[in-house]
Amino acid sequence: MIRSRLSALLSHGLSAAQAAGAIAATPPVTFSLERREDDLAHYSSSEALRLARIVGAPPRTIAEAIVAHLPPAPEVSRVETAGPGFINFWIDDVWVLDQLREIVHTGTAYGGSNHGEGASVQVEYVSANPTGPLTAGAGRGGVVGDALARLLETCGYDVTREYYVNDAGHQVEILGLSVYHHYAATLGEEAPFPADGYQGDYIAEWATRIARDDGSRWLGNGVPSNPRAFEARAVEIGLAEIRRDLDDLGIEFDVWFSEQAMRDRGAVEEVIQTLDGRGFVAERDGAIWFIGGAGEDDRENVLVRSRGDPTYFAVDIAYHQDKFAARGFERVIDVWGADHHGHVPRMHAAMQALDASADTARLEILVTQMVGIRTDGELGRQGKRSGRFVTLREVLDEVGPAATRYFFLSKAIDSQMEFDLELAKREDPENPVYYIQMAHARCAGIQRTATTARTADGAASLTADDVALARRLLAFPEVVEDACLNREPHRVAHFLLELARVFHSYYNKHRVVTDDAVRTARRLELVRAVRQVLANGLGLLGIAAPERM
RNA sequence: GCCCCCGUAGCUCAGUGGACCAGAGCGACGGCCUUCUAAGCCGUGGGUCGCAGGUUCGAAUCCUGCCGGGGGUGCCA
Repeated sequence: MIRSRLSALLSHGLSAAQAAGAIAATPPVTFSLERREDDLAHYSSSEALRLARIVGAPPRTIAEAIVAHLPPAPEVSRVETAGPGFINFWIDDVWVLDQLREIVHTGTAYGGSNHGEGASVQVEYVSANPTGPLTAGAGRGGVVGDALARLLETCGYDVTREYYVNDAGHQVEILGLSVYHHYAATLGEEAPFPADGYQGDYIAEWATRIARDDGSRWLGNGVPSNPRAFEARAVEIGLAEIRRDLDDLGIEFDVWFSEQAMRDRGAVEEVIQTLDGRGFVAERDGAIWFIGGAGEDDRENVLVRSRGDPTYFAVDIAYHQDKFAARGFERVIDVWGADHHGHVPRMHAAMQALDASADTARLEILVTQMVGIRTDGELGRQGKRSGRFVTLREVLDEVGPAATRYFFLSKAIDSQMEFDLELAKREDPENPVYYIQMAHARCAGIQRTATTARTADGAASLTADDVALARRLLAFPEVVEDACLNREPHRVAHFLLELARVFHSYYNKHRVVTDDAVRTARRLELVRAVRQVLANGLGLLGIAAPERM
């Protein structure tokens, strides 16, 4: 990685300058570098400006002293100080082109690292209630969680992908009664539709399906003959539809975690008892409350209702206790929708109560912002109970998996985004994702043209455009690392768009396959490397890299 | 009321302490197909970075207030 090489160089330079007495001693400094790729520099560090305050010397003087003591390095062709005290680097052309072989050789692993050192991480995402089809918003959480999991794996973490299935509790009861209402009707019986019941058309469809497959065996007196089993039947159908949507989006899970199964194990009672033992529980008004104390959330929240059943909060505490205590994940990342963000502080407070010594950073909760869906020019209110929402399926059918994934992954997760279905339909062929895929297909096309193998030996006259393209490829591992550490997959999407732009431009300006055997060989190596980086990057986003378009 | 997120080009969004960092895509306008895919390339136009203060050598980026949009604030999940 160029960035870390330069950082190390600067550290050496600083030490040497300090040993020579040119700069006052300081605590160890980590030099950050910014990739610029413009007329000013390839890479630049502003660390001397920050050092000025610590050292008590003008930044320019510090920068010059560091530069004067830099050890020689083959990758650096030029280094100079500029402006108020920037240290600017230019990367050596020959060195850059030499790295292409390494990229091609590393292949699909290029861009990865062992940063995670095998640490176990659980990423939990989607986890939508199986009470209806996935909404478009759930799709956002899905692709974000999926891309994060891919990034973490590439960076050397041991990743477990998990979907928490809310197959128990109040909303499942409501679901059961909602479906039963239609089920009974199909069989000529009458059953009340519950207050707050699910209104979507799909409820009737599910009921019809159950009546067709199971006959009248669920008919009871106004309620299902076996409510729990009937609910499970409805959940089964809901989950199957969810799985199909996720499948089409290329999202997979290692674990489908059942809330019901966890409850049946007595995990909820157990965790409440543990909290009680630590003095975080109080009883009032016939209910049992969590008193978080001096945590992030000083509000008190109900764990067990006065009618005796646990709240969603209590169950979720038990679930997270299971992640850490029972299954021993070193780190857990939850991807939640914006409508749950108020739940974040009390979840952290509860985790702290369970294990005060635990590093709170072990639980990261990422909140993806709302996806507003614009239909007929109007921002619609989304709600599963009301049955008024745009489904992920609709979006998938309109724009396809690649464009859907790219759309969600090209924006920072904390930006509220607007999805205009009509616009998405119209702009379909113009979607940037095809631009990136096209770049990959063009690489493949060039390789098809170059049928005979040529040797890459010998000096060839390559242009500054060749080198600039190659240098960009070397930034890929840096982008991957940043995207992973900051939990920002959209950085990869933007890098790919930029790379595709540079490549398309290059493609129009320069021919790869020509009579010049040596140059052709070198450019083919460049193209192979470009193709590899595009493929690896698209892979991280879960988007196909087609050979032809 | 209180809490969280957002406010950057006509639209959708990057950039969140650095010096051409005021950007990309789409849309608009004008060019380019006998050579590796025109799903492409080249060029033009377009923004007081919501507003007002403050901190800093330096602010779209940090702080405060205000305005606007969204979400949360339940013994729902």
